[in-house]
Amino acid sequence: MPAQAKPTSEVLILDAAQAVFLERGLTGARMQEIADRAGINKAMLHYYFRSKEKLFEVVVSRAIGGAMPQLFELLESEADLFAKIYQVSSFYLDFISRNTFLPLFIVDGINRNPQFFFASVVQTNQPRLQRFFQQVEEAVAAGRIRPISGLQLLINIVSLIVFPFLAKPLYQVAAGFSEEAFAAEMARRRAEVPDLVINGLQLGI
Amino acid sequence: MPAQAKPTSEVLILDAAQAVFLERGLTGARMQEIADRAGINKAMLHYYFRSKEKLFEVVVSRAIGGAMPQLFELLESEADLFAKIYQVSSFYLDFISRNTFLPLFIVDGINRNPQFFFASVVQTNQPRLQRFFQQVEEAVAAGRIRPISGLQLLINIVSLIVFPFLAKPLYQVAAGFSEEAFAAEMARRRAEVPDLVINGLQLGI
DNA sequence: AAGTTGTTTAACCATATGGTTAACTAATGG
DNA sequence: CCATTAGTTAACCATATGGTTAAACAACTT
Repeated sequence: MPAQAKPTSEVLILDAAQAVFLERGLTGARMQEIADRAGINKAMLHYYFRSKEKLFEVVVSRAIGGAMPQLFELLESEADLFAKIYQVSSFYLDFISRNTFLPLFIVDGINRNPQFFFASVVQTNQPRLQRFFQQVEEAVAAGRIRPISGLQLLINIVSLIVFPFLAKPLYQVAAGFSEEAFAAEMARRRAEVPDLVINGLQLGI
Repeated sequence: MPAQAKPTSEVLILDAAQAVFLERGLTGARMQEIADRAGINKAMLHYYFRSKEKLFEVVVSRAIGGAMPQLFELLESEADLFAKIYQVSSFYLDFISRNTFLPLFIVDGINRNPQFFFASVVQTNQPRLQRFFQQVEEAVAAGRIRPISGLQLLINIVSLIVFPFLAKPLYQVAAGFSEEAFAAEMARRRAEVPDLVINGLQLGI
């Protein structure tokens, strides 16, 4: 393989900024700390990204950018509902496992600046999950699953996947989980979540 | 009833601080804004609470304080496992509905300062959920529910209850929910969550 | 080699911020 | 009624912070 190209200042800054914004939040993050961690003069941050807010926006977009469209695509695919639940859970859990910082990042941002974050997450006229919701309605109407709204179902899935990552420090402090133990527990959830969701969709006992 | 006693400065400060800490986070919150919103001189904040951090600690303890012990009590009670799931879901959802700001508050705090928040949430030698975990193990062993660890089950419940409140702004911005519509949706979850969890505990299809 | 452009740096600046001080007023109680 | 304490205030302080500037440097063009 070719020698790793030295990362550009821009990338150094973005990586450092992402780490610092995660640890401290938007207001808690210090431009100086970002600069230090990137090994770069503070003025460079402004040279490349004008202001703290702009830098933050770029960091957010870069972090979220890739995965959301894929997720929406999965949800709107032609696949069977149950298969879809497995696919989405798997993909989502994988993605977050590779970016454990994202959930806090997003939840915090969403709550402090809903419209901006919404625009970042659900980029330009994303499909409206028409098909997924319709699919749920049909399954209910056909008596294949118990009555539930598509929204509730989606929220259930997302909750079960995302929340544990928000509670990660609790796993560590309260239950004494190491980094690896936590990862293993999350891996276990790759089966647990769709099992629970699908099992929970069966018609009443 | 007696005329509402004028709230003391201390309470005025705590209420204002709670609101501001919620909106801006620990670092984003400004002592001046807290003072203004409490209608009180800034020096008073330090008079009553020495420092920003101390004030924050008191706010957190006050907000979390009451409910956690009750929750633990429910989890460790003698009740049947399924009944317990209903009780916990109901109580927890009620409590959070009355304090919709708490989840973000805690999740954010937990991630930025795990040990302090853990100490606040799980006050002095709280029971270790021995009984609840054992109860789950027994139910699994007896073949009354599918195999699952007590921790996973607990996490499932908490996830389903708490996460939607973290995503509240998304309900509003993305799905156009009003404050009332959101409350109604959460009310619906009081049945949805235990139904899903319990249904999802049944032995495989 | 001299211009030209993009990149990097140290030194600054204006302002915001958490915290302190010293003086003043309202209670309390002996 | 006076003294001691609790409560409250405006003015102040040291520092941190986001952001700017002017000059130096590097790389490329001609």
